[in-house]
Amino acid sequence: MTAADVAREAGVSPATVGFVMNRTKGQTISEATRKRVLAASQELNYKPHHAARALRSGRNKIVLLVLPDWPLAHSLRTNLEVLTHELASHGYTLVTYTPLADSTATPLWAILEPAVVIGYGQFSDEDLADMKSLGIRNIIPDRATAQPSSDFTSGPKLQAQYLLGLGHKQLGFAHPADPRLEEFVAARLHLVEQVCSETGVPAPVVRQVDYQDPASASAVTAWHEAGVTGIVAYNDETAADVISAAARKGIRVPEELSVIGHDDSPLAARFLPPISSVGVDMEQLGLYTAGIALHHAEGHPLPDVPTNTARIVPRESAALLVRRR
Amino acid sequence: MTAADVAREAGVSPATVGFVMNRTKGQTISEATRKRVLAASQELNYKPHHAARALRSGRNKIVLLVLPDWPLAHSLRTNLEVLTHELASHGYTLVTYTPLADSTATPLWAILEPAVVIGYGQFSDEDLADMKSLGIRNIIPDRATAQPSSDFTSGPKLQAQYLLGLGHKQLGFAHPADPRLEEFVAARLHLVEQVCSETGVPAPVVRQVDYQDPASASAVTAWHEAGVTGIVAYNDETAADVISAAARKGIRVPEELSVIGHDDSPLAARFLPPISSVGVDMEQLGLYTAGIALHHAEGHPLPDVPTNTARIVPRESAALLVRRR
DNA sequence: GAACACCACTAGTACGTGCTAGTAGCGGTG
DNA sequence: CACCGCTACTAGCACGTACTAGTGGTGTTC
Repeated sequence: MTAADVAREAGVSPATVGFVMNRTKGQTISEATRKRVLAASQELNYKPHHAARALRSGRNKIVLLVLPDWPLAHSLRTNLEVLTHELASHGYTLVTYTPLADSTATPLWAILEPAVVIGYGQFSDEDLADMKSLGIRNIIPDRATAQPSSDFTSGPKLQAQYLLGLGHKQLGFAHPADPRLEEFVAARLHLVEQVCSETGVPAPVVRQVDYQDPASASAVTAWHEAGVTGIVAYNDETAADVISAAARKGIRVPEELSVIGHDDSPLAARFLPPISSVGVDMEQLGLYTAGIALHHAEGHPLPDVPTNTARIVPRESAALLVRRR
Repeated sequence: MTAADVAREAGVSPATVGFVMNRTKGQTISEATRKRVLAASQELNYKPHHAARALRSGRNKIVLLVLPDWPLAHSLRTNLEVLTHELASHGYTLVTYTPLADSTATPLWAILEPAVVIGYGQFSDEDLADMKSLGIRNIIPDRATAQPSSDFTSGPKLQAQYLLGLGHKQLGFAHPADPRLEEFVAARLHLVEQVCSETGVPAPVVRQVDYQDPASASAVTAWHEAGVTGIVAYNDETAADVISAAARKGIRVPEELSVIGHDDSPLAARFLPPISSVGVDMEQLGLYTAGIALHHAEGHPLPDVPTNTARIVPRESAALLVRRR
C-alpha cells in the first residue's frame, strides 16, 4: 500500500495525498478532498513507508531514549509506557537503547537517524559531537539547553523536609557505592543540603553504604556518633542497605534511626520494616518528557513544568523523634 | 558520502561499488578493482545509508531482540554484549525492544523492518501473523522451526544432578509466583523431572514461593513433611525466597534443607548463606545466538550447538545429606 | 577467422516519500 | 475583456542504494 495507491483510490495525485497526510504547511486542501483522501487511506489501511520517509526527509520519526546501564528504578516502566503512548499519538516511535561499555559498534543513533535523542544524564563530549556531526539537532539534555529536570528536584527536598518535620535536627545522607550513579547522587545531595541550609539545621553527614561491603556498618556508627537521627537515602535500595547495616550494629529503625528512601519501589513496601519513601508521578513525568521531545521535533509549545510530581509515602522506617540525645 | 562519491574517487561506476561493498553473488570483480574501491571507501569514510538501503532492499540490517517485561537476569548483560559485537562484525545492529502490555502503538518490527526478530519465549499468534504479513521471514523461535535452545536444558539438569550427587533422595522444586515466567518454569521443571525419572528417584514436589506472600512458609513445611531434603529453585531469587521462608520456620539451610539456585546472579553471592547456583556461559551463548541470527539473515551455516555452557557454582546453601530422616 | 563463451564492468531504473515549481480554474477589478 | 490574485491542485524530481540488463573486450574452439 503506497501513497500512489491511496491517490488512485481517492482520485487525486500522490502529491495531494502527501499534503493531506503530513498537514503540510503553506498548502491549502479543500475539506472535501481531505476527507476523500483520509477515507481512502483508511480503507486501504495505508501506512507510510518508514524507510522511504527517512530517506527523503533525512530523519526518522523515532525518539531514541538512551538509558544508562545501571539497574533502573521499577517506576521507570510506567514512565516509558506513558512516553511511548504519547509519542505514538503524534506518529513517533520510542526506541530505548543502552550503549555498551566497550562498544566499538556504531551507536544506534547513527543507524536509526532519530528525530530526537533523549538521555538520562549528560552525554559525553564525544557522543555529543558524534550526534551533532550526524545532523541530529534535537538532543536532550544538551549542555547548551539545560532542562530544568524538575522531577528530580522535589523528591529529595521532600525527603529532607519530611524528616525535619518529624523533629529530626541532624540529618545524614546515605550515598550508594555505584560510581555510575555519582552524577545523580550529587544532584540529590545538593538539594538536601539546600533544604538544610534554608531551614537552619546543620548540613547532612554524608556516608557511603553498600550491600556487599561490611564497612557499611561503620557508616551507621559514624552517624550515630555525630548525633544523626534521620537518614535521607539516595533511593530505596540504599535505604535498605542502611537499615541492614543498622540491624547489624543493633540500632533499631525507626526508634533510634529514621530512614527515608526514594522511588517507592516494590522493595520499599516489602522490606522489614517497610520503608517510608517518596513516590514520583511517573505518568505526569512521561507526559512532560513527551512534550519536550515534541517541542524539539515538531515545534510544539514547551509543556508546562509539572508540579507536585513527588509525594511522601509514609511507612514505618521513619518516625517522630521522641528522645533527645 | 555516498556510493557515487566512492565510485568517482575509485574511478569506477556506482554499480561496481555496490558489488564490492555487498559481495554480490554472481558478480565477478577483479582483485585490483576491489582493492581500489575498498581503499576509496576507507579514505572517504563511506558508510552506507541505512534508510536508502532499507528502502531499496526492503529490509534493514537490524536484528531485533524482543525482551520480556519481567526483570532480566543480570547475566543477560554479557550475553547482549557478545551478541551485539558479533552481529556488528557482520554489519548488523542489535536493537532490543520490550513491547508494552497495553500498547496500541505500532510494534517496533513494523518500523525498523529488521532482518531477523529474536524472542525469548514463543511469540503470540497475533504477533507472529503480524510479522509474517510484514514480510519478516526470519523469526526466532518460530513454531515451525523450533530451536533446541540448548542453553536452558543443561542448567536445570545440573541442578538436579548436583543435589542427587550430594545424596538427596527426594527433591522439591521451587516455583516462582510471577505468571509471566510460567513458560520457562514449566520447561525447567520438566528437565528436573526427567533427571529424577532417569535416576529412579521420585518426582520433585512442586511448591510455589514468593517474597511477598507469607504463605510461602507453608511450602517449606510441606516439603519438610514430604521428606524433601533438596530444593531445585527456578532461579537465585526463588532460592533466596525459599531460604527466607525456611528461616521463618526455623529450618536450617543447608543442614536440614539444601537449596540450589540458577543463574549465578550477584544476589546468590551476597545472600546469607551464599547460594549455590548454576552459572551459564553467556559469552558462548551470545555467539551461538548470533550464529543462528546470521544463519537466517545471511545463509551462514548453522552454528554448532554449544556444549558445557552451564557449570555448578558451589557455595553454602547446598550440602551433603548427612542424617537420614 | 568466425562463432562463441566468459569476464569485468557500466547504464540506468526502481524503491516510496516529501516537497518545489508549476498550472488550471475562477471570481473580482478596472 | 484583459489582467490580477488566489485557491486547489498536479507533474515530477531527489534522496542513496541494490540490482537487472546490457556491453566491450579477451581468450578459446572448430
